[in-house]
Amino acid sequence: MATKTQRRVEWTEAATDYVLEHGLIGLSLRPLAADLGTSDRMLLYHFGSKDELVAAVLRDSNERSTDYLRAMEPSRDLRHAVHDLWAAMLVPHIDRCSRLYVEAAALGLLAGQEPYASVAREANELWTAAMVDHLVRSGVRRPLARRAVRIIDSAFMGFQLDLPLDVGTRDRNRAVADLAEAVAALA
Amino acid sequence: MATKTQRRVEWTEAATDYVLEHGLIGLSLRPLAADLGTSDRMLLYHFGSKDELVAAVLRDSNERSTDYLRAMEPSRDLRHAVHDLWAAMLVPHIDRCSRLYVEAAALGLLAGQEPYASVAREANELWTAAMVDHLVRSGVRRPLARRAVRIIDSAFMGFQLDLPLDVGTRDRNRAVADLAEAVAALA
DNA sequence: ACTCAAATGTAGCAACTGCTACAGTTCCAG
DNA sequence: CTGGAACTGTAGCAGTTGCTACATTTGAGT
Repeated sequence: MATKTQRRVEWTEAATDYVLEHGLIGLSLRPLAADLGTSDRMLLYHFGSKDELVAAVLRDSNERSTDYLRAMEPSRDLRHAVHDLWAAMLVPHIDRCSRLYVEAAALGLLAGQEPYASVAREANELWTAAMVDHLVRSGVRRPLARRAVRIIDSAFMGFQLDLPLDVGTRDRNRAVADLAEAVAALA
Repeated sequence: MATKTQRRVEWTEAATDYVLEHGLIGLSLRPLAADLGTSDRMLLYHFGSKDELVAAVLRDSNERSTDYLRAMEPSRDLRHAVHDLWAAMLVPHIDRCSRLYVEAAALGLLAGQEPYASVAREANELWTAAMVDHLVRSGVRRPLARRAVRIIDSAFMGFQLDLPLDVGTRDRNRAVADLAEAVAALA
């Protein structure tokens, strides 16, 4: 059931939209199927299992966010890149992708559940690679870019988790600016 | 059922141990009760609902980790504090507490489920306050400490999520050192 | 010894989960 | 026209979930 039929591709995209909106943790096949205008029976027929469906959704979501990064204009320098990358994390539709990654990481990496763990590993590599490439395109040398991304990406995860904590926007912007300054100091 | 009976206190501690080991996301009353040598019926009798039990567990876990921070010796300076705080995050028993926080944040802040959201807010305030105090005790001026903690705590969340990703220990130590250097540059 | 409330055990409900057996239906190749 | 594979609808299974009704035991205060 690993074949990529037409229907499977359509349903993967639609399911990704649904999961980005409703979250991964409480995901259930029947409500999802209803939203897609089909039945849980058909989802399982075309995807084989819930796990395969989830894996397809996570890959699709990750692809969307990395595609966005790769389409970005280069930034002026490392410091500006931090601001630009954080702005990307707040773009509607894209912000949901990184939130979904955090959910998958919590399920897979902390709780050790498959297929979340494997897909989260894969997603993390592609995502950080895309960030590194953006820094390189922005004139940062690759070894430094790699070190910077470790910190930037980690801090962004934390910012993402804190976002609904309604820390004021001013404080958050201050934190992003501090992060940019701090990372720039690595050079 | 908000009273703190003796049994409730004992079970809260034991339940915290259990949750720290088995995770929050798939938590179910019956296995937990079996582990405590009782029944789901009794847990609900003494706690009122699963949500109240979870809230008690999260508060207990958070108390353990902040207690640890408050008992730490002051660090030499901001740079050393970053290393010392990260070392605290890796201490057995304490590392589980921050992992549990990430799970609660994923459930509450991203998925918007109560009581996780409220308790995560509360936990985050107490935890960051404890970190700020440690920096102040280490000779950092409070306004700078607050700014630094925003970045340190966020980056730690990301490190924590990436831990099971088996990035080499060398790379992780490098990232912590970079973070320390970067944050020190804020001064 | 008696009372009454707190505590506990037993059994089960209603809802939900992923998944599957079975019975078709559709549709193209021969 | 026909055989067979791909597809779909119906119904249901076996398991789990939080929670509760009801009956019973326990134990301290009078």
